[in-house]
Amino acid sequence: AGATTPIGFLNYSGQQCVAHKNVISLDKIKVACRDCSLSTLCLPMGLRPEDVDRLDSIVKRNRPLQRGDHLFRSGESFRNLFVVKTGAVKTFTQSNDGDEQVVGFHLPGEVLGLDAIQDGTHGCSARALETTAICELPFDRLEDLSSNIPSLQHQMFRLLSKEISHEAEMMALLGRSTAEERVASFLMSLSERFKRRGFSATDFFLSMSRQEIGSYLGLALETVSRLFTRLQDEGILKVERKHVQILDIDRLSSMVVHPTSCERHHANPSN
Amino acid sequence: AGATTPIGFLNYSGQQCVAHKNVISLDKIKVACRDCSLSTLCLPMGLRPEDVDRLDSIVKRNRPLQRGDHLFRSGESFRNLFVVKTGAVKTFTQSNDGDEQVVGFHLPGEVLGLDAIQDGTHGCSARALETTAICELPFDRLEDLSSNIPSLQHQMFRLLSKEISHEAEMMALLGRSTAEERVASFLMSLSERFKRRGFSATDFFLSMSRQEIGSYLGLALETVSRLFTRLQDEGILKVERKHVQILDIDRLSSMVVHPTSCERHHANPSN
DNA sequence: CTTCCTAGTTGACCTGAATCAAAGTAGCGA
DNA sequence: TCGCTACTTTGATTCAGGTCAACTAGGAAG
Repeated sequence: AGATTPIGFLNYSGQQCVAHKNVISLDKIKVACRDCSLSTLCLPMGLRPEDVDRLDSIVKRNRPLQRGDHLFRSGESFRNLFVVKTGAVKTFTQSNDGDEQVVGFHLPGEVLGLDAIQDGTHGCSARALETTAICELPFDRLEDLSSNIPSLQHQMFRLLSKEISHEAEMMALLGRSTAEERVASFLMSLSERFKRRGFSATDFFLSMSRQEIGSYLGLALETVSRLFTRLQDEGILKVERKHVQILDIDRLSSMVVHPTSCERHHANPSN
Repeated sequence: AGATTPIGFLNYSGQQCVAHKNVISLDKIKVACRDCSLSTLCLPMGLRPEDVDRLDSIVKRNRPLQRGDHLFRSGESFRNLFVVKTGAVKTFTQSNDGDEQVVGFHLPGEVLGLDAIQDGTHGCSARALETTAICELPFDRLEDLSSNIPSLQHQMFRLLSKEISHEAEMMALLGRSTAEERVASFLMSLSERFKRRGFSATDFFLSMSRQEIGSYLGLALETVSRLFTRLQDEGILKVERKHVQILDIDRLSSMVVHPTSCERHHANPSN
């Protein structure tokens, strides 16, 4: 796929009509796992075709969510895992004083709800940041299937483990880094994730607000805004509201603290 | 078990002789899972007795680690999960400029290495904070067993999910909280974990330094020290070096930000 | 017992980012 | 077209916590 069109996130200027278009097209095209462009990112990875079909048979595909719709709420009981097919979702918790804390942003191919397996209850809420299509996987059926398909069980373990690694990295970022490093990390993370999905790594739209970015990174929204401006002044970025262009990705990448740089020699870079 | 003796962590004043005693006793007593006091915290939870025995048959029990010994190093290839049986372990990453970032502290019954399943490589290092006994679980055999024992597979999923929830909570803490909230959370977390293990919830020894606590909480070691002093001045704690006594646990608990307080109604508090 | 060493405490000072405040701007509904 | 609202930017000020430095107290080794 040509990796140059800046459509990673829908720019929700003109959201109304774009959304409408999506409702129609996504309703018609219920892509099976075997034909899904995300199958290399999502659970089917490494499964035999017949096992992918078995997985496919338990997947539910509902109509897309609109911006602001809840996928699930904190406290609800857990039945399904969710995979983002198109669009973007944020997960967040509400603190006792009312304001929300963003815990994650989820792009196509990424799985939500993993934290709820533990006690059968969602510990955070999830809402669509833009028009978003979702695959729903009933967890009990997924467990049954995993017992019967060792490679699926293995994929599940990897998936959960990946989430743990990712969160540990995030903890390290929040524990040690400056505001600049956080914003740089955030942008590099988005860039890499878009790239893997076949979108441009250097030109994309943010579907979340400065507020939400700040909440996720442990910064005030003003700080995020100022950092964007500063990175722009330094010629590293071009930012215009939601539209971000990375002009000097090497310099941006050099701003993020590489954890355990020396030890990554033998790391198997699969997935 | 009487939950009053302050022996949660070994006070490693007099470490030498205590360590020696442990080497001998732990070498003799290779407790099987079915007889292990941790079985309600560890993987066997909820398994049928015959399945516990099957799990037990793959567990390796080596001689205890001494303070400072590595359990594994970042970059090493992943073969086993580890369960702390007695003692305490820290996990940490090394940043490029040499200083280490603590990612977690692990008490008896807690599992290490979950983040390495993902790509078969440890992304962090683990060292014993005191004399520590470990159970080793070859992951490939654990996977085989999980395929054959649905309840073990379920336990594994829960275990991984629990780690994800826990880290998400930690992210929220690091993202939003003040130094005071962080230290209070840390102490409450230790207190609760000791309590579950049958130790005193209000009187224990810290096996980690102020430096390590600070690194874990994203604070300078001086800040940790000052906070301890302040909590002591306020009559909430009594701190003398490694020895901590919680005098007013209600007040301490009220200092931690309860995430999503309103949504926890239906939460199933098992495990 | 003395000496050395490491961990912890405390104080003084400084700074990065939060907070407060105000002004600009895009999108949307009437 | 005109607001209205939500989001963003920018400036001024404040402050929590980091940094630097001095000092103290337990061990451990001799």
